[in-house]
Amino acid sequence: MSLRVLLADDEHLIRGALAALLALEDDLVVVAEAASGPEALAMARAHRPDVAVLDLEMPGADGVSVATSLRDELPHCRTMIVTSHGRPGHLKRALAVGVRGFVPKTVSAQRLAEIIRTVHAGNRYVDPELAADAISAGDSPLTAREAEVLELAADGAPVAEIAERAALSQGTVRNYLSSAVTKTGAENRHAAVRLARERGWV
Amino acid sequence: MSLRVLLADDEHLIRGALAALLALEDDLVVVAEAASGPEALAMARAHRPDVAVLDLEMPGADGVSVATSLRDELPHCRTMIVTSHGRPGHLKRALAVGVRGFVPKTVSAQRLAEIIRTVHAGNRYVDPELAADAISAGDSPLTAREAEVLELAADGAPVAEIAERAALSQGTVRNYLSSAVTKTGAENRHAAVRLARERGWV
DNA sequence: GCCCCCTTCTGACATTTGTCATGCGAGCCG
DNA sequence: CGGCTCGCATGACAAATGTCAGAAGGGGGC
Repeated sequence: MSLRVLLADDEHLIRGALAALLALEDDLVVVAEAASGPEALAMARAHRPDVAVLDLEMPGADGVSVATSLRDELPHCRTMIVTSHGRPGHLKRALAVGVRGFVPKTVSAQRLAEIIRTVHAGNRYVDPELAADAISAGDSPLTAREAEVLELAADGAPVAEIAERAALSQGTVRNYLSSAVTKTGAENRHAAVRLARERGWV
Repeated sequence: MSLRVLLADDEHLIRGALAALLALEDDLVVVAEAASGPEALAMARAHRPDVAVLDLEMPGADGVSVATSLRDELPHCRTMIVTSHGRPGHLKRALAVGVRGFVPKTVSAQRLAEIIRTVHAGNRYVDPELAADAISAGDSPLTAREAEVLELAADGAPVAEIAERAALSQGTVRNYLSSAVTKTGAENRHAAVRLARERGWV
């Protein structure tokens, strides 16, 4: 009985190529492919794969959201995330929703096949380098509100706009931003946004 | 005589998969693979491919820099760029240095093979959607200095630091930033940086 | 040669930020 | 229950930023 795999990645080139390579493995069969988050969900419902290999960046819904839905809808289906630019925060979020594998796209197809088997067996696999990053980045020192406000500041909006969107007073927004800037050790909130992004705190 | 291809992409998964798929085409042979910009150059010198397929995002040197060097060193070698997230500016820069193909990773391997042949024949191919984006983004309204200063402002540095790094007075920096903000129609310089990035003006 | 644009500067001003002190209510832990 | 932290707010002040006017020099184009 072979191991049924769902592949979700918006880059057709990669998805197709991956499907071809995984097909070379005797014990793996790609039963469905998807190019977006919602499509991945629909495919999973229809084909009930054993393992879902999800790209982190997809239109519609990202890999972690899809994994969350899958955990609830198809509990027997293991999920794993493949990504180009893995940030520590993504890894944490992924593990928190029950994702069992997290690997960068720099691995080889053989490695990926092995990891799919590992995950299917019920074990977890996290890329060592990404794990090290996540550990060295540490836990977020930001409170929930600080992170929220910082996120709203991400596109360079002025305080007035942030305050409105967060339904807070401007003074409060400035206080949160100030403490976020202090905690990150940044020069101002824009640099703070950058740092928090890099460390996966937002 | 078959068409000799160099593949450069830092994502092993994609590169390997791609090599496998292109190998299925009778007239194509992948003579070299590279995982970084410098490695791509070295491989090109050693193997003298007919077409170099370069990823835009690579460690060391990006696809466009590699293409520039290749144009000078191996004029007979055609270059093309493959990318996940193509911004209009990248496309312009690429065409300016003689790149003959520019495609997103959402195309299929068959399409890619066709495009490789097109490029080898001396024709150009640019993904229609990316081309449309580039046209609608228009030409940059920013002067050279404005763009330079805006770039230095990208990581959220305060004016004092930008002034120092650009060897300009703070007042001058503020003037340039002000005019850049006006021209982009942004609310402040941080949003201006974002807009300029999106449109490929930096 | 003249005009226009770019670069660079100065100075002045209004506005936006960052920072700090302080206050109050809610929830939690011992 | 008392103390603690957290969320949310004000108000005030200093610093950074955005905007404007003006001025001098250097091309480039016509």
